[in-house]
Amino acid sequence: MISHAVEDYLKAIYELAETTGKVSTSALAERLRVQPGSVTGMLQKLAEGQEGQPPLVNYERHKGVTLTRAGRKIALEVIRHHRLIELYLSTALGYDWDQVDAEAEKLEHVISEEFEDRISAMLGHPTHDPHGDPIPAKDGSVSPHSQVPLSDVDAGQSARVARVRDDDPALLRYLGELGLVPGALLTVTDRAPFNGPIHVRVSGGDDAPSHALGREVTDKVFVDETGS
Amino acid sequence: MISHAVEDYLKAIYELAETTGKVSTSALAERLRVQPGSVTGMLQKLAEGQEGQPPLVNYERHKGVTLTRAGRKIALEVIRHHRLIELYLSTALGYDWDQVDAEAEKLEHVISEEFEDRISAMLGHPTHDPHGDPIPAKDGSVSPHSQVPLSDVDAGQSARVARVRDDDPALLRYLGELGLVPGALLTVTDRAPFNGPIHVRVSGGDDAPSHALGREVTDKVFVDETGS
DNA sequence: AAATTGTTTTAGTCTCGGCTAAATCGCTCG
DNA sequence: CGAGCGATTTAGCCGAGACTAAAACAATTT
Ligand SMILES: [Mn+2]
Ligand SMILES: [Mn+2]
Ligand SMILES: [Mn+2]
Ligand SMILES: [Mn+2]
Repeated sequence: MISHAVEDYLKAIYELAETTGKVSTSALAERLRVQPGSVTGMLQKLAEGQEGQPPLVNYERHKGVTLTRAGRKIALEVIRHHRLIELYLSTALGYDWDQVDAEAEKLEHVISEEFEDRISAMLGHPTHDPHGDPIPAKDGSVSPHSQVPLSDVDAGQSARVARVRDDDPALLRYLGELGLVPGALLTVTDRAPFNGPIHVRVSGGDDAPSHALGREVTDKVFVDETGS
Repeated sequence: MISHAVEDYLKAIYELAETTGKVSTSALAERLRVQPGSVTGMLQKLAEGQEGQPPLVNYERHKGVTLTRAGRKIALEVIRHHRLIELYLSTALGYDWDQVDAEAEKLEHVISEEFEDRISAMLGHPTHDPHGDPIPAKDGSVSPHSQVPLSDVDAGQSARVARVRDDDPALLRYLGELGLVPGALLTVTDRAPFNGPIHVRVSGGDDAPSHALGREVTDKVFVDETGS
């Protein structure tokens, strides 16, 4: 049986690899809020593989860690749980989108296949969570993460919000107020020089107000460009 | 922080006390599927009380265990979670009533106050779970368990099903097929002598078929008598 | 090339909650 | 009353998964 702790390690490795490429001991330690020594210990165990079971990670001292096929399978199952639960909480139970992550973090480890299937069906087998992250399918396929940050959109361009980083509830509340949620249309009306604020008008008519957003915000909003 | 294990011990003590009066080490061991020695160890710890916190049980070697006020409070919170979740799963997600217990057993330990409040509101602040067990209120009040077993109903009497023991999925499925669910009206049409089977007609018209039920079944169905 | 610095690993310890096997307790029955 | 027996407790152990402090390593800077 796979413990909650192991599930969280595998998920963290997957997600760090996806956003940062390399996965270091210290990055894992920080994300899991655990001391580096604890991470090393766990990685050694995961790389060993439980009696009979295949190892869950590839690990060589001082060289970072990657998931094996078996490890990735588990990571994707947990992530599927997490994102389905997030969407369910927000859709079916009326949670705010900045509160779903904490709850999903615990529920993801305990729900049954049955529960997973029922909420997935109830939601119409959705493909994306409330923050725009793709929900892995049961067969392990995942649609690609949207990669273009709002920071890279030129003045005059229009784009559709595809995804926002979901790790900061305060930021999520702010984005929610602005209407910068996945699916929203926006136009970059102006860009101040020297990496200054980016002015963005959110959907609605041309008379909608435009907001000046700092780098810290625009780095965490990802869009699909839709032309000028 | 209170661990899942401790929550399960407190819940088990509460429920055993409710149905059996006395709570012995071996009864706990059996119910929690753990060796007696493990139970003794845990009871000693619970009776100690964590640094600063009050003890959760009263325990004297060889004399059984009871909950303290603090212990009962926690037990009731967990039971409230359990029963709300059971009802939610069956009402909102379409679970069969024989499958809700296993899922609730895990979810009860991880849901937040927020989750509890939302599902309670969504269900209209219900007072009973799908098996007829009372859902403790947030203030810790619990309506009394229905105590009259169907085994004790005389021939000719009518009664309403109030509660069924929820620990055996196979029995639950059988009762479900018969329509012997909380709220159902029944009439005992006949009782065979020498503790023989009890013949029961379930609600509907007088032409509804009557079923012969053995002791094992009638001991696990509790009713409110409604006269002849 | 050596020294410094930051990262990672090792070594040793702790708590939790199980386990088994052996001792002890308390009760009943001859 | 004492033997026997079932229930309970003790004693010693284990694995998970954390922690701290010290050692080792890798990457940089001098
Ligand atoms: Mn988690
Ligand atoms: Mn998310
Ligand atoms: Mn439980
Ligand atoms: Mn129940």
